[in-house]
Amino acid sequence: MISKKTKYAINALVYLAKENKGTEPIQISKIAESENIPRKFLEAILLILKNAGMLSSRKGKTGGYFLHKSPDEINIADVMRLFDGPIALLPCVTHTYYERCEECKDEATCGIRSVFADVRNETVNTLKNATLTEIMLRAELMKKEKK
Amino acid sequence: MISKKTKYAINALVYLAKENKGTEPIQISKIAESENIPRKFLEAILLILKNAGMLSSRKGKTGGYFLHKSPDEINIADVMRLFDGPIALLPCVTHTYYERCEECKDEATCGIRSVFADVRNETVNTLKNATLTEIMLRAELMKKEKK
DNA sequence: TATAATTCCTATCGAAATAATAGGATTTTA
DNA sequence: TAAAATCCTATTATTTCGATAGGAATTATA
Repeated sequence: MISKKTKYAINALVYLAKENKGTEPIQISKIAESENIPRKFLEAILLILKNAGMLSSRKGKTGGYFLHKSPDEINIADVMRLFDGPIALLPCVTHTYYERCEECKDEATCGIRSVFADVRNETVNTLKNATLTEIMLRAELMKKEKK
Repeated sequence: MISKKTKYAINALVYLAKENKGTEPIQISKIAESENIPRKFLEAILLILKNAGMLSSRKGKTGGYFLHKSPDEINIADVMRLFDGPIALLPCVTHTYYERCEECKDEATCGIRSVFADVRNETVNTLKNATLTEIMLRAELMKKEKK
């Protein structure tokens, strides 16, 4: 399971991608209210997204947040890694957070590792393609189907 | 990341599938030593695998554990669910452990949910096919390649 | 029948992670 | 200068994880 931080972060990002037509920043409180996220918790989350270069902010009165990158450059894989660390299910199959399994005898011929490497590749692939644009597109399609 | 319980469980199962040629049970201590798993911790794990119907045991002197099912009927998906719960990354896309996301507005048209449903399907598919037989086969193939 | 060796079972513990809040410093507009 | 926003650090409560302790029950065998 992904953490609530990651889930809230994705929801906030999608919200900003949808609402932020002009360049006027949107306040934390507004996002929190609309997306049902605890105000103070969201504050911390947005700050992390900003420091990671996904969001920008304006301080002071009339301040708020807005996307720093284009919506098709922000994807779920990067957001997950930012808050939850590695996407892989075993430490020995992550690329950026690699760590050997202490109990393992021979990594190069481990059948278990081989399976989890496949899972990792599939998952990262799907999540890399899941940009904010893609997420909004999927939602649109489902709304049309519904009618 | 999967828990150490799941990782140890898979290792123990593969070990039993490989070593248990006759019907003589294998003792906890032997498995623990061979697979570098803390003895007492493994004890608890094997008990759970037994109660789930994957292992059988003989008590008392000359007692120990052995596979209850055939190695191609035991897969990683089931082991993971047993120890770590749902495989899905969002509560709203699991089949057996379904739970609504509190903060969600409309599940039926949620683009985020749609992405994580894809991930779930891919992962479950791969892990269901990852039986003990499959894992041993992969290891064999890699050993041959190495030469 | 006693003993040794094993699984079975419950309780407990410390450390880490998670979800969230508190409180104030800083910045900016008006 | 006041109001309203982000920025930043610390703290807390709860849950989960990894592991151990200690003994009860069971069984082969000397």
